[in-house]
Amino acid sequence: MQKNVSQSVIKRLPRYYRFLIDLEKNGVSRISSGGLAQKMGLTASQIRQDLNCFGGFGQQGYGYNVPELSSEIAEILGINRRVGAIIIGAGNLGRAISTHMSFEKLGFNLIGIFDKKEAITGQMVNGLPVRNISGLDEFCRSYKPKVAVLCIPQNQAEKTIKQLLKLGIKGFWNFSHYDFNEKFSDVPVENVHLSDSLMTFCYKIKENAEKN
Amino acid sequence: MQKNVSQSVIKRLPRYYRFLIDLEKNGVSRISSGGLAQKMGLTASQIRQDLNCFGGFGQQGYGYNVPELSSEIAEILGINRRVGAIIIGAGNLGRAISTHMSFEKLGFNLIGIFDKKEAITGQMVNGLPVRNISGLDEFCRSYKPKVAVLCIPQNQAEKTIKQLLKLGIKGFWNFSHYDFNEKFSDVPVENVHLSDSLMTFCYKIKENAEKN
DNA sequence: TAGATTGTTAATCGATTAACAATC
DNA sequence: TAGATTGTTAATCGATTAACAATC
Repeated sequence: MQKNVSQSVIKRLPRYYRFLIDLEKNGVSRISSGGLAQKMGLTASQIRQDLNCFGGFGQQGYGYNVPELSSEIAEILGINRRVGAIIIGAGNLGRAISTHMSFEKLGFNLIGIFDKKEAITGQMVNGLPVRNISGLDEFCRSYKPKVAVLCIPQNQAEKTIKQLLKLGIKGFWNFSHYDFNEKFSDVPVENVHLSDSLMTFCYKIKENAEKN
Repeated sequence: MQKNVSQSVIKRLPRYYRFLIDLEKNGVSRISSGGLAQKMGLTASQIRQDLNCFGGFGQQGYGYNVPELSSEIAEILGINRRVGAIIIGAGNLGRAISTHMSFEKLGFNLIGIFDKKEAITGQMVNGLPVRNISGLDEFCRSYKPKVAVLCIPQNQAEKTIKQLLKLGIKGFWNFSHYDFNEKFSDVPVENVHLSDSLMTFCYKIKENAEKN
């Protein structure tokens, strides 16, 4: 069924999902590749190609059933699960991520938050106590989280990553400036480089200003 | 000088910048495309192609001068400026962005934070008072911010965007789930879709688990 | 049945990689 | 000068778009 799926396709899946859920909420039960293409600013061809990487979800002469398709994509993404996750770093960013994200709706179960600062140990964040990083080993042996969200400074990243890998962590949602590429190129990582995004934004603004 | 620069190239610029600054900090004054390629996990060819979109910064037989190149890229990105920025939404995410990001080092000057909640009006966040959204018009007329960071829920986005456009805002760093594509396709936007990223991460984890 | 729209193959386009002459 | 490495052109690869037969 599943052909070789390119990174480009995978990156588009969450967006498809978002639009389909939105349609579903608005009571739309049926949509054609052309209709969805228009809404999303893509070509109908691309949508059909993308979806056909995973199977024939449509019907000739009819289009796609919205709830069916959205649930297929949820399945493909694997978000109907509850993979155990911990956040490392309970600074501004770590705390915001923990309260702002719907981990449970997106495939994860947030079970712990850690920081090295003694002062904030015990503080409650989104119903979870901030634990001291010194208890990380024991916690992992007991609760076996599978992934970690890195909200720590770059200079602490490498040491922490090594420790987490030893403790059975299988992937990283990386908000730090650390680049896994150099030393851990085979570990599954999804990077969120906010600084890069802000710089790209800066470029876009500048370009647009010069254009007009 | 500047050829048609593709999105792919632009997206890579901040990463080049990051690595070059890092090299600079470590006292490296000179690097070849091959050396940088190895560090970054790219091909030397790609690096030379990318940089040559903007000019010939290297020297045959020598390579690139690190501080010179990093400052060239800073120039290209436009981060040596101070474009006035405001944050809309002082929830967890808005507050984290305001304290966590080095706006001043990345081309911006954060001059205001707004929220519609009366209760938090006046609270200090990173040295700035949270202002009530009711004062947005007056603030913009006085201080003329050029860009806005959207940290508000999707359902308030459209109305707010329209208002901000009228007030002279020229671009959006968008953390909301709102999709500019449908109604504001010509406005400069840099999206940070954290949920999309988390879903992509979910897929990667699943893929990797199945592979092993 | 006729119309609509898919799944899929073929054509096009763009981005990446390879090659090499130019030159420091 | 000889060696190294760029800038740039050509070749390859992959992703997007177009086209159309299959079929609901």
